[in-house]
Amino acid sequence: MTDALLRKLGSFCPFNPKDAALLAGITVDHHTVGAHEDIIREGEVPRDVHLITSGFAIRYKNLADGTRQIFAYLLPGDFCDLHVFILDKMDHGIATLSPCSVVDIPRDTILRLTERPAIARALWWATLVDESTLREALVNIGRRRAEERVGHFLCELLVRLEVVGLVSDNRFELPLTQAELADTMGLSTVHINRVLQFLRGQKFITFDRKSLAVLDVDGLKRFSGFDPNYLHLAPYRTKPVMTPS
Amino acid sequence: MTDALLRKLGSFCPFNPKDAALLAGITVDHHTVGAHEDIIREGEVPRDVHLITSGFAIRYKNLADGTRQIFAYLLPGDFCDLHVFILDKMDHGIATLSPCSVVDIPRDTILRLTERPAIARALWWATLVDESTLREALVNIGRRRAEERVGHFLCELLVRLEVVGLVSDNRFELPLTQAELADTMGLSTVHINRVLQFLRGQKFITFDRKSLAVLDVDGLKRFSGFDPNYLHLAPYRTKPVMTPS
DNA sequence: CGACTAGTTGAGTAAGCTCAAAGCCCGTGG
DNA sequence: CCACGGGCTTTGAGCTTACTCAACTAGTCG
Repeated sequence: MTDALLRKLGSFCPFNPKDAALLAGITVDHHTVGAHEDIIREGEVPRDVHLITSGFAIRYKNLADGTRQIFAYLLPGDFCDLHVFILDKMDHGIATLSPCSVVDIPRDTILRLTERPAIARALWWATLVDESTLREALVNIGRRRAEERVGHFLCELLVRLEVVGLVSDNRFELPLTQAELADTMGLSTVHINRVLQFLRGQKFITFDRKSLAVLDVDGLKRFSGFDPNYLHLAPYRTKPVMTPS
Repeated sequence: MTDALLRKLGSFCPFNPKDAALLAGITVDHHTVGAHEDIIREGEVPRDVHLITSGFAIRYKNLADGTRQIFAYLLPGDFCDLHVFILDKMDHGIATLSPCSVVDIPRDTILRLTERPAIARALWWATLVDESTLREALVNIGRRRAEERVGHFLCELLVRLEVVGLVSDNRFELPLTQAELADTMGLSTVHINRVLQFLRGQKFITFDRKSLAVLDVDGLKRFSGFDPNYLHLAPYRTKPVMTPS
C-alpha cells in the first residue's frame, strides 16, 4: 500500500522530494489498534497527534440518553487531532471501527514539519477540509431525507477513498454495522436497514460482508444531490482512479 | 460597547498590552452591511478576512430543492473566513441577519498578527472552537428531539453572547424569524412555532419582538442536555456576567 | 452444537411535515 | 389618522417519515 498521507496531502499540492521524504518519515513507527477500541476518549488530554495509516476510525460523542452521534470518519491518511496543541481536553472520543494502524506523532515532530511552508499549508488545508466535510454532514442530516442522506454519505466515502487508492472498480471495504451507520446518519437501525434495501433495489449499490460496491455512481450522485465541491480536491489534480477495466 | 473581539479572544487567554493594542487596531475601519445581505456568496474567492463587530450573521448553504441549511451563527467578535488563505473558493455563503458592522482585514494584516504567538494561538483556538461548535450542532440535529434541539441552541447563544457582553439579565436581542430558526434546526417553520410555544409554556423562555429572555437558565440547560464544554471557555476565565440584579 | 452478533421483517405509533387559512404587527401612503 | 399591504406568526387537519418494540433469521466462532 502506498502512503495514504502522501497521496492525500499530495492531492492538494504536490510536494518536493525533501518535503515528501519528511512526511514519509513520520509514518514509519506505527502500531496496531484492534477493532472497536478507543484511540482517545472524551475528556482526555492527549499528548501526541494520531495519524491513521490503515483502517477506519470515527469521531463520536455519547449522549446522556445512551444514544451516540458519529461526526466524522477517519480514513487512512487522516489526522485524528491536530487540535492537541490548543484545546484543553478532548470534547469527543475517537474509536476504531476496524483494526487500524496508528502513528503517534509527538508535538515536536509536528512543529518541525510545519516549519516547511508547503507542509504547513497542506495540514492547514486538511483541517479546513475536515471542517467543510462536517458542514456537509450537517446539511445531510438537517435537510436530506433518509435515502438521499445515506446515498450522499456513501458517495463521499467513495470519493475520499479513491483519493487514497482504496477503491477499485467502484468497490471498497466498509467495515460498518447498520447500527453504526444509524449513529452516523441520525436514524434508527431499523430504518437504515430499509434504506439500504431501497438503495439496493434501485441498483445503486450492493453491500455485503462489509464490502460496498457502487453500481451506478452517476445515478447515486444525482439521486443524493452529491457535489464533491466541499472536499476541495485541487482542480489540477489528476484523477487517481484505479479502475483497471 | 467594548471590543467584542478582544473580549472573546481574551476569554481564551489574556493578552499583553502590545498584543491587545494590535488586535484593537484592526477593528477601527469597519463598514456597515444591511440586514439580509450577503457578505460572501458561495463560489466566490474572497480577498479579505471578514470580522463581525456588531450584528448577527450566518453561514449557510442553499440546496438544489430550494431548502437552506444554516450551519453557524457569527456573532460580534467572530471571523467569517479565516479559510481564505488556503481554499480555492467559498463552499458556502455568509449573510447578515441584522445590520452588521464588518471589518475587511487584508491577508497581510492577518499574517502580521499571527507573527505574535499569543495572537496566533488565539486565532487557532477560535477556529477550533468553531469546529467544535459545528460538531455540537450535528449532535443537536442528529440526536435531539425538536424541543431540546431549539433549547440547546438558545443556551449556546446565551453563553456565547455573554462572553462578548451582549446579555443582560439573561436577555438578548435575537434578530431571527421562525423561518430562519427552522433552517438552523432542520425543522419546518410550523414546527418551530409549536416548539417555541412549548418552551414558552414551560416558562423556559420568552421571545417577543426579536428579544429573547431565558427565564430559567438551569432548567433550560438541564432540559436540553446543554453542557458548555464544547465551547472550550478557559477554566480560569472570570465569568463576565452583566446581571446588575 | 449452542451462543452471540448482525440483519431482516411486521405492526403499531409518534414526531414532524405540508397545505391552507387566518390573525397580527408595523410601516407606508393617502 | 386611518386604510392598506406585506411579512411574520399562529392554528387546524391530514399525511408521511421515521421510530419503537418484538420476533425471527442468518451467519460466525468457539
